[in-house]
Amino acid sequence: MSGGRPHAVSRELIAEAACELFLEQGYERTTVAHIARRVGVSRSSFFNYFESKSEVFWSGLDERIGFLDAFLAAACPSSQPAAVVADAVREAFSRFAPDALALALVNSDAMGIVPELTQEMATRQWRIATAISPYLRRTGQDALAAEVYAAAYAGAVIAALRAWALAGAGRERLDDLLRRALGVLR
Amino acid sequence: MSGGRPHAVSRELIAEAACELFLEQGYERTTVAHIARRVGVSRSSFFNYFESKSEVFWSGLDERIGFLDAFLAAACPSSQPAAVVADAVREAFSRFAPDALALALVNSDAMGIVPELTQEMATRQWRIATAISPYLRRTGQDALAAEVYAAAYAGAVIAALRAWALAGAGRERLDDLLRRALGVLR
DNA sequence: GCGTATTATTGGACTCCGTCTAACAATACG
DNA sequence: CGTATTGTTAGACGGAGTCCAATAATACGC
Repeated sequence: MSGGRPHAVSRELIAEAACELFLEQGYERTTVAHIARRVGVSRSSFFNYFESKSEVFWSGLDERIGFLDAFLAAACPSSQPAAVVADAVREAFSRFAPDALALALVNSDAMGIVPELTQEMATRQWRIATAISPYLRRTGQDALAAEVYAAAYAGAVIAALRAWALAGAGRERLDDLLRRALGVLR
Repeated sequence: MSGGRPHAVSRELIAEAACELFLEQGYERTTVAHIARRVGVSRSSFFNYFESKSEVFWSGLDERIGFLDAFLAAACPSSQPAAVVADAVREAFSRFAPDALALALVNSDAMGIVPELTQEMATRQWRIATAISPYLRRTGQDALAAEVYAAAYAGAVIAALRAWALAGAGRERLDDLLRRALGVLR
């Protein structure tokens, strides 16, 4: 079944090299060509592994968001929607491991990526809300209310994530932070 | 005091032409050069009026966000922070007039801008939250709680705005929608 | 060992965005 | 009529992201 030329690199290798360069000379000044050269691969290959330069930071989180989305899409409407959502969120994101994103959040100044980071962070917050809102509506909530609550949950996730990364990304405490952030909404 | 060459066009003229083209052939397929040519001006001039192609949609809303930010930055901490924020939000956004953005929200499919729109919309939601959160912290709220509530308020604004635009952007009802959306948070 | 199907890598050409700069045009004012 | 001011313009430039055809490295059947 399986044949074909083997991979010369991996997403992880590329992400590592990219982060090094971002730290050394900043995000803007680092071109995709730089990253590729550092890993010893062509520019084209970079785009075989990542859709864009910024995606280097986001594949881990995006995976978790995808998980949350699938989970809630399959969940049955409950009379305790808040609890279902909170559990799903904790299930999805407490497994989030320190990666390029955590590094970027801590070193955003050195990398000179504050604007990019907020932009992309905002997009992820939106996606989290978009994963939650349909479930709330299925539990019978008003459309407007569902969107507002979903935004609140998403805000809680992102706030927890940021606090966790900025505190050093010790593995244990993300779940605690998520609990605290979600606890605000009760 | 005043001299110099007069303006050949205006932001409004450019935005109008841009929206026409977006409707005709979609956002992606419309280049900045197209827009400039349609208004009878050079590509360089487009960038004298707008920082980017996408900014065409957002100048109106960004102005309102700037107002909210300034207003809350100057507001005194109150024992009723929720009321202060809600009033500030209504004050800032109920004056929002139908513009390119409303058009884009309604015709997002024809323009083929769903991804761009959500991305940029998310960024604005983030900015609204960023305007609100510092005020909540000044009223003594925990950092995490402030971020969560700010995200909720921002979500309410954006949800109201979308509902308003999608319903046809009749002027009167935006304030109603804002009241309803903000009312969810009490 | 030898062809073959499969999969990855590669270089290069391409479009477009956004930046920059130096030259040029149109106005007000003295 | 000269000068300062402000806007417009063409053009070059670098980087992101797309696309494609050519090529390289593997597994497998023979």
